[in-house]
Amino acid sequence: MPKRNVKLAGILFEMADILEMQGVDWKPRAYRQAARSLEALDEDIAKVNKRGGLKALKEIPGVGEAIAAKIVEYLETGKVQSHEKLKKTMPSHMNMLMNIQGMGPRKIKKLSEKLGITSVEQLEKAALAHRIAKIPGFGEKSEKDILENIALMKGARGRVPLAEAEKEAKKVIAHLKKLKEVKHISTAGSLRRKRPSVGDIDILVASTEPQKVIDRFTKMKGVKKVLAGGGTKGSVILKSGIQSDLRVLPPESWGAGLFYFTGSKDYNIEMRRVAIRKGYKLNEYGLFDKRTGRMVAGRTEQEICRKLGVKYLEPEKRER
DNA sequence: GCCGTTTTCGGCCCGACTGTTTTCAGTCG
Repeated sequence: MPKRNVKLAGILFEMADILEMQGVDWKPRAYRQAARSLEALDEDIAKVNKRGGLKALKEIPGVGEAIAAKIVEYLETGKVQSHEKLKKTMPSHMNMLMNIQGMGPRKIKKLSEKLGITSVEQLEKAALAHRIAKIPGFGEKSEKDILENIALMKGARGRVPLAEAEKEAKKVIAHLKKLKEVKHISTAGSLRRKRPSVGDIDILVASTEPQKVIDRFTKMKGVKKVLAGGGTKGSVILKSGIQSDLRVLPPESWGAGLFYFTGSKDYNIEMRRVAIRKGYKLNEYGLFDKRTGRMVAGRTEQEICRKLGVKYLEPEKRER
């Protein structure tokens, strides 16, 4: 993976983040798509340009007229003007706010407009002074959550090594398995894809009694904080500081759920596109015929792949 | 901003959950 490509991808990702904070629609998605393509490209982007110019650049998925021009600009000057301009619209530490659980581009935008908040410290102060609850769309609970989530971020583990996550996951699975309502149980996400480090522990369960499983999960003794506990999914921070998400599905959707929640995200998007092209709709509950709405696959991952006409890949190989 | 097996315009993956709301916006994965 050429270094130059990674650098350029970084610029595009940053542009996407800033645009998103400014409330711009769709462009961020486009920039991210192009950035991901660049990262996945084996050939040095400078070589691509030398070989075929704009035409060759535009053959990269997600790269069109405008982004191709930015790539050329970067190769010639080492910078992208529109990127420099965007950076000036935002204090450099503002993107730290995105690291707080529950804080997204829209809320950050609103708080920066109404209260001039551009840093975690300012956010914390405003919450303590009860200035947040007065903003429309926020309330008392938002204020409390913000403070809790800032504390959580400060003590956060970040990504943990695979082996440690696997050990923690085993404990959770052993605990949930005791419930007779649990028909199937497995890890999902990056843990199942055996990434060297994982950000959270995803657990998937097939059951006809989801509420019982969720309750058992959020009330485990290894839980430090419950982030969410609804009818089909739960989310907690474990005492070890690792986040764990649980999703419960009906048994007939087991394969579809496993497929969906194992990812990777890019692989999912690709598979959805394949589904759409073939007249299907794919979600975590199954593969459906778009016209009749009937489910055509879902019990196993292999069954879904067969219907989609794609090769079944081991989870480790689903990076893109 | 990108893209095309209903397309060069008008979509863009999609469902769950929460808090703040009286029907929805924002976030997350």
